[in-house]
Amino acid sequence: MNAPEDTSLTIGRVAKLAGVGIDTVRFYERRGLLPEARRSAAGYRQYAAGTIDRLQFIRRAKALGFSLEEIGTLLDLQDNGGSKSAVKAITARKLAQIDAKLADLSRMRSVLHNLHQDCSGAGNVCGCPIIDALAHADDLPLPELDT
Amino acid sequence: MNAPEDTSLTIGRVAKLAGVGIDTVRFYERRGLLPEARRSAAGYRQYAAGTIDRLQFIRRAKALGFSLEEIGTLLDLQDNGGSKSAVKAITARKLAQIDAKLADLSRMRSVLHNLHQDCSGAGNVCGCPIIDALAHADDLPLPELDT
DNA sequence: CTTGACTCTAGACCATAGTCTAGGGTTTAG
DNA sequence: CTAAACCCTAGACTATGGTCTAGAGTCAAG
Repeated sequence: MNAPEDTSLTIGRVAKLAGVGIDTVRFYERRGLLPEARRSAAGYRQYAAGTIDRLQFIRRAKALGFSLEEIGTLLDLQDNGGSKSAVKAITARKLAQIDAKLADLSRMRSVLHNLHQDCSGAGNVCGCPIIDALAHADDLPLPELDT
Repeated sequence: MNAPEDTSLTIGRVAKLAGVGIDTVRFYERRGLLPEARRSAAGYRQYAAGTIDRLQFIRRAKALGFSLEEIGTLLDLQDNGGSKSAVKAITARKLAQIDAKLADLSRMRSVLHNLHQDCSGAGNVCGCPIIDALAHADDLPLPELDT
């Protein structure tokens, strides 16, 4: 569906076709996300067209918030016929992380939004509600110390 | 309101009272968030009680998403009588950044949520909608290449 | 045959916000 | 007086995801 399945691509070509940098391809190989490539007589890496798909898998997974380590796990599950439940569990965990981040950002947003509205923006910093909130925080609780 | 204003605190005390690590205090000093401390004869840093407030200012600002560099700017504005409009501009910029992150995370969340619901979680990875979406993405667009 | 474009390696470097180490000196309680 | 607890410095190290460098070898076009 893509290219003759035995085409041999150089690293520059595969990187360009997948939309990543050459260094990124080598970096992913070191991280185990790509198998070690076949080599030409001169030691040049040779890639099959499928490598482009694999690189795009990684790009899409990154766009969903997965770390490279998590992506490695997902690729393993794909390569070695893991279970759907394992994939689903990773997804559920990521969803929970994202929900936690959303909650945190929403809290920040709401505080900042209020402060921003309260500040006239006129005159010097004395009495600025934003600075005051940071400085005295009768109103801004100190963040928890993570223990 | 806090302690006798000429009390001299050691770094360990000021760190503990502010709820940060000793190394963090020295690190903030290097970064210019704290002025260089007075020193005792033996070279020990000596802090006034106000340093606790300054460290807590930093903690609160961090909790609102400001970077140390931004916090440095805010502290400068506070120290040197900057304008409210400068403070307000920094806040507006941060608000915009947070909104952008929220939008990005919401997009991820919605895609992941749909994929998670579509996946039965039963059987092996063949046909797993999550893996399929990452692998073939008729449905998941590749992220933009940032140019 | 030469030039330019491409590739190879190991290892350094970027940002962020600390955290930890080694190898010393100081202070304080008993 | 001694030992514990504290403090000092410079510099290395953590995690994340690359990105860049130097110095060398290879490939394709003219």
